[in-house]
Amino acid sequence: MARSGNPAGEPEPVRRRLLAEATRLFAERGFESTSVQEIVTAAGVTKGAMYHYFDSKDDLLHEIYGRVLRLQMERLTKVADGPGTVTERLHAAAADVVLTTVENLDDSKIFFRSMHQLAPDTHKSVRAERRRYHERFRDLVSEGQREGVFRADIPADIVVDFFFGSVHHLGTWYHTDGPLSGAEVGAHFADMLLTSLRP
Amino acid sequence: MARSGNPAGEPEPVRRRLLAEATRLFAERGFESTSVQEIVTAAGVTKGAMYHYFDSKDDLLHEIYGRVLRLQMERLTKVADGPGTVTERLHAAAADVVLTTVENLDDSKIFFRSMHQLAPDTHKSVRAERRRYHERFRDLVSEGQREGVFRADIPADIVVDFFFGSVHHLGTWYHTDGPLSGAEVGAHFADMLLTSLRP
Amino acid sequence: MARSGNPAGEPEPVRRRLLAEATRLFAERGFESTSVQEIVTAAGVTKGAMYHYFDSKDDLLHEIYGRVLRLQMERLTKVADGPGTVTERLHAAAADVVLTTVENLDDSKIFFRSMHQLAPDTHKSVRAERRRYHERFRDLVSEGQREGVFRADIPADIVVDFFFGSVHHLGTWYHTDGPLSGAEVGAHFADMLLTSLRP
Amino acid sequence: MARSGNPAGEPEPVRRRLLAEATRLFAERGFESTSVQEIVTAAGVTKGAMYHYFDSKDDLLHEIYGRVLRLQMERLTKVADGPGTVTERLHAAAADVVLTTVENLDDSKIFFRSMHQLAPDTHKSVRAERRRYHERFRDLVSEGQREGVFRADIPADIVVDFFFGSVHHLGTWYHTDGPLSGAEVGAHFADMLLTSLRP
DNA sequence: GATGAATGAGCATTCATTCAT
DNA sequence: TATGAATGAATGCTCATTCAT
Repeated sequence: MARSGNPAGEPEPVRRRLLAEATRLFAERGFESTSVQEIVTAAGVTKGAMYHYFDSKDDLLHEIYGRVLRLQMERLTKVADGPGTVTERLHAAAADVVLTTVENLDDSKIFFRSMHQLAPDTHKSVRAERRRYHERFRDLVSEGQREGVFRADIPADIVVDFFFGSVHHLGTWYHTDGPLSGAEVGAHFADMLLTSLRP
Repeated sequence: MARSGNPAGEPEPVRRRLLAEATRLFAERGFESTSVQEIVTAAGVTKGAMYHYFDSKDDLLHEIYGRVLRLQMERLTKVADGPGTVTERLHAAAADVVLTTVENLDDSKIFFRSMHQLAPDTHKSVRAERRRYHERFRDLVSEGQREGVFRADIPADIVVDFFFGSVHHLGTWYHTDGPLSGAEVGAHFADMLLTSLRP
Repeated sequence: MARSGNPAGEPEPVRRRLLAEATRLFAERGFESTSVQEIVTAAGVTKGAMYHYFDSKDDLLHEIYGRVLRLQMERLTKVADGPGTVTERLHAAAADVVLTTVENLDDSKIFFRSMHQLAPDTHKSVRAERRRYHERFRDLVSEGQREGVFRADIPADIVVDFFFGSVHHLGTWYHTDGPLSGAEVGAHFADMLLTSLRP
Repeated sequence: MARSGNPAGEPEPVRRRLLAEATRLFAERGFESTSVQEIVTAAGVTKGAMYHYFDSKDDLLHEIYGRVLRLQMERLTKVADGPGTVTERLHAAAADVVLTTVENLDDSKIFFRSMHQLAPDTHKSVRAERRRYHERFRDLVSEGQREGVFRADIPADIVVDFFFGSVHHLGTWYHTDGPLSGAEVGAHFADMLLTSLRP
């Protein structure tokens, strides 16, 4: 199931293609409404091949989550641990998560529509990882509150839930061909967040 | 389709029970993962009875949406058309939608997990009704921007999407037995919204 | 079930309308594919009303058959027992059955598509009545063969089955708005029958 | 859809068995009154297996039709394009279609009872193929009429509908254990047809 | 006479998964 | 590695009929 040690560097096109098509289809019609047959047909492979690379349909979803969770945490860590004032870092982190979300809008759609379909254990582990991500973000808010640059009369947790609700819902309204680019929406969202935190 | 002819006032217990159990189950495990059999068993009626009152499983979902959409629009209209400055009215509307959302958290969960499962036409009509609701809310923001009491450098549409993302995601984290009451969360959310709009 | 003694002469519109709509629908989509609900909706009455006038859906079909069987037997008897040579009478009977068939094309369609759906006993009684009809027709053929005006080297039964196959299949190809009137087709069919019997 | 890869020569027993049992059951009780469960039970396979080989119950019926249509067209072409006068060829074709019809009486029964149950598109394609068959037969009649060996005062189309009505109705009265063999009935039918066409 | 809510058995179809090859 | 035939349980839905009112 894990990426097989492919010493030659071959890009495992089958596995990759399966994940890509599954992502597209899950985002388009939802996890439950996408059949394994549709996924393998779209990827141009057979069912047997899919069950060779993945344990189950659930496993496919889990892998998609793993990919996006790793990516987001990596980018947040880079910004949060980087240079700059807490205001600058929170602004950058907020703008960046909006940008990466609209750049991977399918992943985002899947996340909030289908997470509850995972087997309980898998579900729990995904939620735990997401919580760690939110905590890192919350720590930035708390840091600013302690320093007195952000208002402290709103719990940092609420601020995080407030902001990530907005981010997670991008999938329901944002369109690439709409009037605003991802960066522009990111700027507006980060502005609103920072403004709402002004003491 | 609604029927009364029930002079004693005990109105259509079968239909009502079906809607209640369907709401609970859809919120608990999602629309696609809930079978009609589970719904009718939970409601203590037969499948035939369900199909007497509803055209399909889809119709059940549609009715649930209709109920919540009507309720929200009604409450928003009352506040938005009521007395007070635009700041007061927007604050009240924002706090109120949070409160009614947590008071009907199952409806909210269903909305964002399952709406895309509706038949295209039904989906379209539900989205249209939701859009009208958002437009009424946006008009409040625009009104404040025109009056100069809200900053005008952020499109009102973005403000609405920003705020309602937060509201719609309450279902993923809010718990009745958590540290904050619905009214408290509503106050915080409304505060953040209004603060972020300060010129 | 029997036509209720309606002393006032009222035309029992409900019963009549049910039979008319059932005939139309059975011809259009077949007996099995027509639901009782569709029939009663088309007739503008309720299910309860239908079950007041008819014992079952089967009964409806049986009544339709009864009506057409009575009509055909009546017309054949009149011609066969009437004046004229056997050649004239057979020609007239053959032309007439074609004409009445195209004038009641729905009945004919139903007959051959749906008869086998009747309950065994009902089926048997309908077949028996149809056999009596065929026998009366066959007697005309036999009469001509005995008289020497028709060739006798073909069994009269085969002649009857040959001819009525053609008649019964009118429903699959004849259209009121086609190039030939029912009387013209009747003339051609009767001509072919009589010609094929020339000694 | 057909698959072989069966070097031993025992070709696709599952698919074949399903078609055979479906043919028998559709003839016996009609298409609508035969359940998929009855078919697969009779064929000794599971429902899943049936849906592996056929797209739907409709598809099963369509395949049955395809088989008989191909067979009939093939035999007609052989006779019609063969040697002999047009009288000889029409007689041979007429006698032959009667013979193959009684040899595949189940197919014939199904054809006229159940064709209208097909999905509109499938229905249309089956009718089109049957029309081509009738046209080839009609061409023989027209040929004789042009040559002056058949009477020309009856439209060839009517002659074809007249004759095929008789053929198609064999299923409603012919029994293998009756007094006449298929070949004898074929001879009588062909005689009647040719006689009725004598100028 | 007439209603329409309710029944309950039955229907065609789907689908994730397994396994002999 | 990879195939695809086969499974078997589940799904949403239909429908002729009944019956209290």
